[in-house]
Amino acid sequence: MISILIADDHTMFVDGIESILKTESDVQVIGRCYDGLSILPFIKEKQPDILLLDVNLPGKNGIEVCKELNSKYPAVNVLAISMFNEESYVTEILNNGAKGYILKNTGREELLLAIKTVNSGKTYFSKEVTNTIMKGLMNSRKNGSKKTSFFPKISRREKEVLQLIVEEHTTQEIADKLFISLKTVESHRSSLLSKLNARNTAGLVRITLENKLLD
Amino acid sequence: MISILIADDHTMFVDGIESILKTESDVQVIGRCYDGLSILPFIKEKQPDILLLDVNLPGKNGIEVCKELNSKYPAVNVLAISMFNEESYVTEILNNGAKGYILKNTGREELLLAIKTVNSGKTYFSKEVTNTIMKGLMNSRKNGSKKTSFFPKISRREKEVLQLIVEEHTTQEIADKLFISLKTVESHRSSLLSKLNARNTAGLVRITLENKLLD
DNA sequence: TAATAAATGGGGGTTTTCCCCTAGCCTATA
DNA sequence: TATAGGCTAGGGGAAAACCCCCATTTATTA
Repeated sequence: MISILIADDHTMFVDGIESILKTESDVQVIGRCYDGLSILPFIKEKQPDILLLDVNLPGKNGIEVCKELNSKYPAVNVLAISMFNEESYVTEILNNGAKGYILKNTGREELLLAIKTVNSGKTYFSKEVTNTIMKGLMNSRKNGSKKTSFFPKISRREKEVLQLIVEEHTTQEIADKLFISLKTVESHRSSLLSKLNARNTAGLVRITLENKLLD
Repeated sequence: MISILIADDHTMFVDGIESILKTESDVQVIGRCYDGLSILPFIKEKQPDILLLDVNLPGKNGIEVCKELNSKYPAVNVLAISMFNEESYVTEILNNGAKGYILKNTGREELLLAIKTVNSGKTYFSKEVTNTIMKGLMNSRKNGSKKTSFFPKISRREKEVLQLIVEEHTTQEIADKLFISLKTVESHRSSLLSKLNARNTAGLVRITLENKLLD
């Protein structure tokens, strides 16, 4: 019997998965979490074999949860689930100890297969995810270190500037808001461009939103 | 017996809803669609009592489907489902004939209630959605017509330009790619700024991504 | 403590974006 | 057959963004 904890903020989704798993005699759902914060307390009490973990969770996101879990409860196998087939998500959560990654558009059969595979200690990725990873690897090989798609740390001040850029403020407005000189903001802008590997403001905003770089 | 067609591109989600509904004796799922294009052909053949319709569908989005459905098959009651509690989505799909709107984070009980309510010809909105609409109404009253946040249609050419802007291309590059003059691209940019109510490129990109304006 | 990173800001430049105007041509549709 | 909207494109100018260069001060951390 495989015991499972489901963590996803969409109730309907959780109910759905539970309904699917109910028909399986060798799988049992022992808990549900609707945000990131309640996962660790639950696992402290009951240790499930598998955590079905949504990557985008309110409270504390799936990647952080996975990281903590991996160091404190390595026995729990994490199967990540996400709406998005984004290379950055996949890579990051795998680097933090997830054993598998499937998309929310995979069907019942594949879900069961993924659970059983991960439970046996192996890793499982859906086809689409595998393709994404492969593409990513190929790109990073091509470009050397140009677009390994991980970003250097963005400093506190840079983040503030970035936030205001995304909110459509001009450099002058940002300078006024932060009580610093135009030149300083320009300097932050330019390091943001270089850190995020963007060509212009459009890229800055796109990369920021696509990678949820702001709180 | 209420017959239901589920339209959502996430297989797992569709399976989930189906599992939930399977236990109900007076509800029957008679079909599944995984994109917007296959909905109308299906309905032409078999007319379900209710269409559970995801707002964000590939191929043809929920709003368009709803519009067409409303004129061709008004007997089919549409219950919209969405991840997002976005005022713009809610208002727009309701204006196009949906009878109800629930979020994907609503549970099994509420789903069943929503289905039965909509089937009886009444409308159903989850609490969160109701709140959003009320807030929206209050805001639109406050600001007059400033940010009712609806976007006029973006034309085919504008979409192409927008896509290339988001991909970090400059106006000159876009002109070269589309084999049109710099001035024409500038003219498209400017109508995009005005249509999307953006102040600059940053806003253009943010609004585009936040509202998934591109395929 | 010495090296590193962050935050600040200046000079001086080019490129890009944004804004105002105008205007012809085409197509769908009321 | 008008009227509207979409696509095209020009002139000319102001504002903003982007690109080098550089320097000082202040934290942080190895």
